[in-house]
Amino acid sequence: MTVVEDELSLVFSALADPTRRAILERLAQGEATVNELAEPFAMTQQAVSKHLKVLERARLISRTRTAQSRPCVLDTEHLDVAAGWIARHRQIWADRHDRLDAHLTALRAGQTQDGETTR
Amino acid sequence: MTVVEDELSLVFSALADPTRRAILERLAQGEATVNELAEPFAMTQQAVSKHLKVLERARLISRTRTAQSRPCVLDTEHLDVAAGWIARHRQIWADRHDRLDAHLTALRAGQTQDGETTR
DNA sequence: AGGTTGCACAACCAAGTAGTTGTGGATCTT
DNA sequence: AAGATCCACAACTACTTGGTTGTGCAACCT
Repeated sequence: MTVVEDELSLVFSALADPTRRAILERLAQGEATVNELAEPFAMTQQAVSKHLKVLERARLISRTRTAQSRPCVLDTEHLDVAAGWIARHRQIWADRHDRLDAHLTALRAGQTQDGETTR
Repeated sequence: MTVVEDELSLVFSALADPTRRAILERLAQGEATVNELAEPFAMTQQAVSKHLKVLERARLISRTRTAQSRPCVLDTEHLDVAAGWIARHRQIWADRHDRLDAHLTALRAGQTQDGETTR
């Protein structure tokens, strides 16, 4: 059923695979066909097609139709959603981090007793 | 086999779940125990524990041990890895498309892009 | 001491994921 | 027209994920 997964989840899980990230990187240099994309990866064309479908579902790429080839192009729009989320939270955490920064990171190995940190 | 998954994949896939993102958001307000975290979600405590394990594996949180409770705290360090990747690629794509710059900046609500990225 | 709370481990299950092979439709080449 | 190329769909396998129940240890409370 996969109850209409939210786009943020789609984007993040699309990005959660090295192959797909590599595809995106490759695509950043210009559009490419499925076979071109498939080449460097030791896997079948069909497998790559599946990855492309995932990326398409996450709206990270879109595809045009020219004759028998279906070149892929990047679609930045939805990456912004993810970037936005991270940025927002990095902000918040940076706040806290600010305060605990030096120590927390340093102490994380050694642990601490100071408990009552909570803002 | 799951050959020692790279951290980027771990982070992204940890973020690819609404429940886990909600946990992180909650955690942004201060540390919390497993039960506290479990409460708002209509699922068992064990399920939440699993989610926490995922977050822990991605190094997005870390846990301390105080008596019988195991409070969770955020660990920003690894989020930066993800933020870095996105930022880097957004950059490239922005070059190509160039247009949604304003749109994005608005989205980030005053957050600056500073070069520091990753580590 | 006996009961309750906080948490995690194990076993299980349904559904999803990442890959495969097999195939077949379009389109291009000859 | 015949054959090759580009791609996607279908069916299958193996593994992972997200959840469950069942259980049990530790630490707290009377």
